[in-house]
Amino acid sequence: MPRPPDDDLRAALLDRAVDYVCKHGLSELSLRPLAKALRTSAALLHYHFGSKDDLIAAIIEAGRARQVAAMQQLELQGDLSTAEVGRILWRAWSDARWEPLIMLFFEVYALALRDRSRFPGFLESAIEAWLRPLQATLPDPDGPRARALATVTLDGFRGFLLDLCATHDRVRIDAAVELWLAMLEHAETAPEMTRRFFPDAAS
Amino acid sequence: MPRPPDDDLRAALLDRAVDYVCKHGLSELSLRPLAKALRTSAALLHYHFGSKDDLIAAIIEAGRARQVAAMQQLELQGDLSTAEVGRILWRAWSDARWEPLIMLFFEVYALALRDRSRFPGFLESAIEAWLRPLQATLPDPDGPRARALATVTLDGFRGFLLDLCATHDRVRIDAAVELWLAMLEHAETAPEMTRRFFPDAAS
DNA sequence: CCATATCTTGAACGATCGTTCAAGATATGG
DNA sequence: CCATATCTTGAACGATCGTTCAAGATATGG
Repeated sequence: MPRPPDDDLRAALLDRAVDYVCKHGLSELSLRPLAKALRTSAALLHYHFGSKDDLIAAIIEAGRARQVAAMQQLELQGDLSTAEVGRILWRAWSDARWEPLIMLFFEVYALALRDRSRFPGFLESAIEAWLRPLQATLPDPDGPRARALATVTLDGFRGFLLDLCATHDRVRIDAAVELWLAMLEHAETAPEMTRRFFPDAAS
Repeated sequence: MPRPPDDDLRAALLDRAVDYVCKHGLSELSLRPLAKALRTSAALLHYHFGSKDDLIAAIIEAGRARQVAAMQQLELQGDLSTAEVGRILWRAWSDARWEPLIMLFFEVYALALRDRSRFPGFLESAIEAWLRPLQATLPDPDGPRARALATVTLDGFRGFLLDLCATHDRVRIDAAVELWLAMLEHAETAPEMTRRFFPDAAS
């Protein structure tokens, strides 16, 4: 006989909260301005999400889910070289519409470096969850050579994104990415270079 | 006849404030706990530094000065390849004692992405002030090829540092850096690869 | 020693913070 | 329509924030 629960209310609220935090940042987030932007009250946020920390955890998880969803849109199957994977990733994530989410990622990353317990598992996942799929596209995915190539790909990628967010100098950074991809391409097709460092790695 | 000003008081206070912020972070900085750690009062911080924003600006500038001082200790003169420069930089900055300052850098970087006016010129300087010296070590320093190589060096470098701060997986990242340096080495000694992208660049 | 500018303190200011709570609005099964 | 669980609100809580201010401690030139 009671009013039935409406789960869409919380989901819709969370979705708009993610947009707000992508736009305004996390470190200076305050519940009252957030609630006002969402045309609701701070008390309602507590009702639906619990404490502020719980809300932040939900927002970050939702942001991560958006990233995963966007990744699944990409077609990364088949025999792709590291350079080809890198090019696809760069084309996708350097798009301006992802910039707010990328900024949120870096902001949480920096905050998590200070206090890991505030964002349990975030840093570990931020590295390992990307490293593993990158390794999977390489020959001998569990070898040290694949792990090193994946690390170069991921970390270079992150560095370029940091640069792009700060300068928006797309011409310079695109040129650097292309050069970097050519370097990756050569490292893969000239295994004697990588074998210099990983004599044990199967080719 | 009055008591003479003692500039060392402010300088000593600032130096310890930088240590405190390196350790505890900037985004949750509060004047009272900071003052307590410095065995003084919040009012004294206002007396010496003005507003909290002015204090933060002074702390960040002092942190930047530490980086510059550390860079000047490095011997980066002479004919060094990009890979050699990269190796020297990595050996120096991946040292654990710089980690707090590196974390502060990334924290300010992320905060500045949200609100550039809070840290005027920080992002521009964070890129350009490093890009220019890197270009200077290359042939045809003002050409697009040098700029692309410098960008690959700087951005890769930042990505590796982000990774290292999060995982402390020195074995994996050191291996990746070595592979990456070999790639840079090859890109420099095989200019036909870079010339593919920069046909106008003088060699 | 004394005048005086510098340094330092503790208390207090209003503002904003996350959170709680009582009260009411809302919507549906019976 | 009615009972009732869900949803929402506005006010209020104590805590903490940056900042101000009056008062006193400190140290040196004269």
